[in-house]
Amino acid sequence: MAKEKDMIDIESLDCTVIHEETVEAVRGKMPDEDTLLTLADLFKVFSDSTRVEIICALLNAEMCVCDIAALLGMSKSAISHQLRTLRQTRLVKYRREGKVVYYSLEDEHVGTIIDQGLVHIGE
Amino acid sequence: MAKEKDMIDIESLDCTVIHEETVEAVRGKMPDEDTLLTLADLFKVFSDSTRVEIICALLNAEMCVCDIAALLGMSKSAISHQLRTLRQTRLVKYRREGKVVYYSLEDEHVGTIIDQGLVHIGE
DNA sequence: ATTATAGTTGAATATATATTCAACTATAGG
DNA sequence: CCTATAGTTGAATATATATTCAACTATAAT
Repeated sequence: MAKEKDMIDIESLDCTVIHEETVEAVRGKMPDEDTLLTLADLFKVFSDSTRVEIICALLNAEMCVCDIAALLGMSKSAISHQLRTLRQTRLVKYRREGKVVYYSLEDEHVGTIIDQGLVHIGE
Repeated sequence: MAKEKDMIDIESLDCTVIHEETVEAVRGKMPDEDTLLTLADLFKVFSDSTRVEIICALLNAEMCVCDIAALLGMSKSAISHQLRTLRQTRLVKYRREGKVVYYSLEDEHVGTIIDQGLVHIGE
């Protein structure tokens, strides 16, 4: 069974395939649908400046929610919501010590991606 | 004159600074506000699967709008709007040849960032 | 000049999402 | 048990943005 995209009637599109060979050659080299969605979702995590700020902070030290909130000048709630996103995408891990929950980065890939971005914008 | 964030009255926040030394040490190592925003904006470009698909396509060949639209099964208009975003962030360049406009990647950084993402998601 | 095709663009719509707010849980200490 | 503090969470709101639609420009061909 073909994927949905392949089933779209080419006649219904408002365009002609001008270079059919190029299109077919490229189609063969494209990552599959799932990979593309996962990839976009990964970058989506880095697309909010609050989350980037949290990640940059955690690159330097393990921190608790209150400290991150104070550092960024934001509410505990806002920070906690963003930390949940970072938890769900496995970018951070945490440990509880009494009432305090300490967050840190899951691995170094995270730093690599940030660094690559910094290189691109020339910082 | 201090930056806005530093001017927020710490008393007004709903949290205490539990580890003041950590917070101050990390604050000294944070990229500045502008850099963080620019960085988030860069990743925002990669956070949409249509744009990632376009970028992946252009990693393999220079393509015109119609061909990209046919490859992704989307309208010329939708593709053109996304190409504008990619143009504005200097990720793609283009050249016109008669009625046809050919798009290609501006440089290889783009591929590096995609690759880094692929490594992270384990593809 | 007229027609056709490639591409662009602004407005509208639909959807996603960041922050706030209020209520909640978890743990520590008296 | 009662209170205080750290943190979480669901709903509401506000904002951002992806796609569609219709109208437009640019180029080529007759």
